[in-house]
This record gives sequence, structure tokens and C-alpha cells, in this order.
Amino acid sequence: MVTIQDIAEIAGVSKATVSRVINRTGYVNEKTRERVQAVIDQYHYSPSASAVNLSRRETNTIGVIVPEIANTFFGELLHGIGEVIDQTDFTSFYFDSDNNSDKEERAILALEQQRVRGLLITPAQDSDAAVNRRLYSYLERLNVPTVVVDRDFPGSKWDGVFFENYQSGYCAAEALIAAGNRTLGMITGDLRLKIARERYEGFLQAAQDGGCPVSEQHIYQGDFTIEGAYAAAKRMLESDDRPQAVLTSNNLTSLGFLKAVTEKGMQIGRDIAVIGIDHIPELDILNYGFSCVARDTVQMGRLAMQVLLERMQNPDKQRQICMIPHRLILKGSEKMDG
DNA sequence: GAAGTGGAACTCATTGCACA
DNA sequence: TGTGCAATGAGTTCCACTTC
Repeated sequence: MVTIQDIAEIAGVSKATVSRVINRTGYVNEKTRERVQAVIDQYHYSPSASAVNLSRRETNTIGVIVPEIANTFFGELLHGIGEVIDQTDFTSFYFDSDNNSDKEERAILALEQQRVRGLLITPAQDSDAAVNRRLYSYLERLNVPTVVVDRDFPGSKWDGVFFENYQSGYCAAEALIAAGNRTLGMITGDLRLKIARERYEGFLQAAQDGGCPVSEQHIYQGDFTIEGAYAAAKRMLESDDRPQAVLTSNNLTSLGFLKAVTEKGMQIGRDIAVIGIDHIPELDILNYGFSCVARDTVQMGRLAMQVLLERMQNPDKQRQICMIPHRLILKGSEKMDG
């Protein structure tokens, strides 16, 4: 491994001069600069990141913790974050907490050891008060600019970028009623999560306001996973008293629901109507007319990273909460043909 | 006095060694 | 065995020195 000392010896200068050439600081004779640069190019030298961090007493690393890295939602979120990071000198460190608070805490500790400059985090959960207190204390101890993304947690004092959850549930129910459906049901997310409760409450309120109050029997609890939604949907579809139209709580819930519908030999739009929260691009590729309440997840990632950069530049500014608007996309699955 | 350069101090975690 | 100190790694930065 070539070091700055090697470059300095080969170029016949001190390592201070090499450092000035690399960083374009101080005075360096143009001929010396060219000579040093030629050696750097010849030996493909690049400074050791750990040594640079050591001497600068800081890193250029941003930590990102998401709860389900395999979920395309978080894939898009990371894409947006990466777009903004690419325009800076920062690099990123990604962790998947797997919706597990213990893993989340270990990730925060690892990021502390990495001396990250900032953190973007989607908390693993928000329902257990003791876990929330622990998360709070871990973030306080980390003591770097932090932005909470998608899932807020009680008592948070950090900047946040969230989705209009209540409104998305509300507008989905409105659309289902406007399409002529009279009995509505829902496969919820994990109702221990605030985002799931908000979607659920928005849905119930719109149904009430639209004169189609939702029966308790038509609420099936999922957990934001394909498996959970599939099991809930199977129970719903096998019931004698199933709703005409259904709201599915996120992209994975929609996929689990569609799997159950297909297995049952039923057709969306003929046997049951549905609107899902989250856009699923793969269904567009298959030309599957699936109505949804979409959110711009890539933009959410971009915005979260921008808020973090602002916080890093101005640590004393007021807490900032940004909401990502929802967008209703109707493609026919919200109504029955017949 | 400005330009150009080098030496040494410094960063922090780890390791090895001396000494009680 | 436990403790303290120095050296190490690969950079950056400050200050002193030389040259023009």
C-alpha cells in the first residue's frame, strides 16, 4: 500500500508538501505540484480515509438506519438519500435494524464508533415506552445531527420527514365510496405503529363521513408484511361477510392481499375492489391496474438528507418537520365492473 | 515580505514493553 | 498480574526557515 511518505520520498519532497498538493492548500511551486501529482498518478495513490479521519478528528460519514432494507419502499428512500449524498463529500453507512430495537441500538453504537457526522433513522418501532426511552437516550448520547424519517416516535426532539398517513387513509376511503362501494374493509398494518394507526383512523373517519361506517368484522389486522397480509386476506376472502372494497396499508400488504385473491381464483375489480397505500412499480410493468395512494419515496429520501445537511450547517435552528404529500392514483381497481 | 518548503506536533486506538 | 508510558500508523496543520 502506497502512503503519503512513499509519495514524498519518490517525489523528493516532504509529506507536508504532498498533503498541500492533494488538498490544494498553502503554497506549492507549480513544477513541484506537477512532479508530485505525476507520482501520485503513477502509483495510483489515494489517502487513507482512516488516517484522514484521525488527523481531522472527524469523519465524512452519514449513518442511515432503516427497518426493512429488503422493502422496495426503503430501497427508494435510500436511493433518494444517495442522490443528495453524491453531491457532497460525504459517504454513507447503511444499517438494517430488521424492525428489531436491539439491532437498532447496536447499529447506533456502531455508528458512534464510526464517529458519524449525522444520522438518518426510521425507528424500528414506536409503541413500547421503555424502548422509546432507550432510543431517545441512545440518540442523545450519539449527539450528532439527526433526522427521523417516516416513523416518528413519542418524545422525539429531532427533525423529521414524514408521510401524510391520516390523509392517505382518508382519501382512499373517500375514493372507494365515490366508486360506489358501500361496505368497506381494511387490512391494517401493525397497529402498534403510529403510522398504521393514523392510516386506520383516517380510513374509519372518511367512511363515517361518507355514510358508510366500517364494521369491526371488516377490519383485519396485518403487520406490514406480505405473510401477515396474506393470512389476513385469506380469512377475509373465506368469510361469508366480506366487504365490497378494501384498503391495504402498504406495498407489502397489497402484495399479500393480491396473492390471496389470485389463489382464491378471484379478480380485482370483478369480485372485490381495492386501493393500496404505496405505489408498486412492478404492477405497472405487468399492466396491472392497481389503484393506490402514492407517496414520492425517493423525494422523501432526498428531503431527509437535505434537512440533515441544513441541521449540520445550522445546529441551533428550530426543529423542522416536513410532510410528504400523498397522491391518489386511480387505475380501476377501486371499483367493481358489474 | 511573499512564496515555497520541511520538520515536528498532533489526532486516537492499539500494542508492546518496562516496572512495581 | 496490573499499570503506565512510549511507539506506531497515515494523515493534517502549524510554525520556522530559506530563497528570491
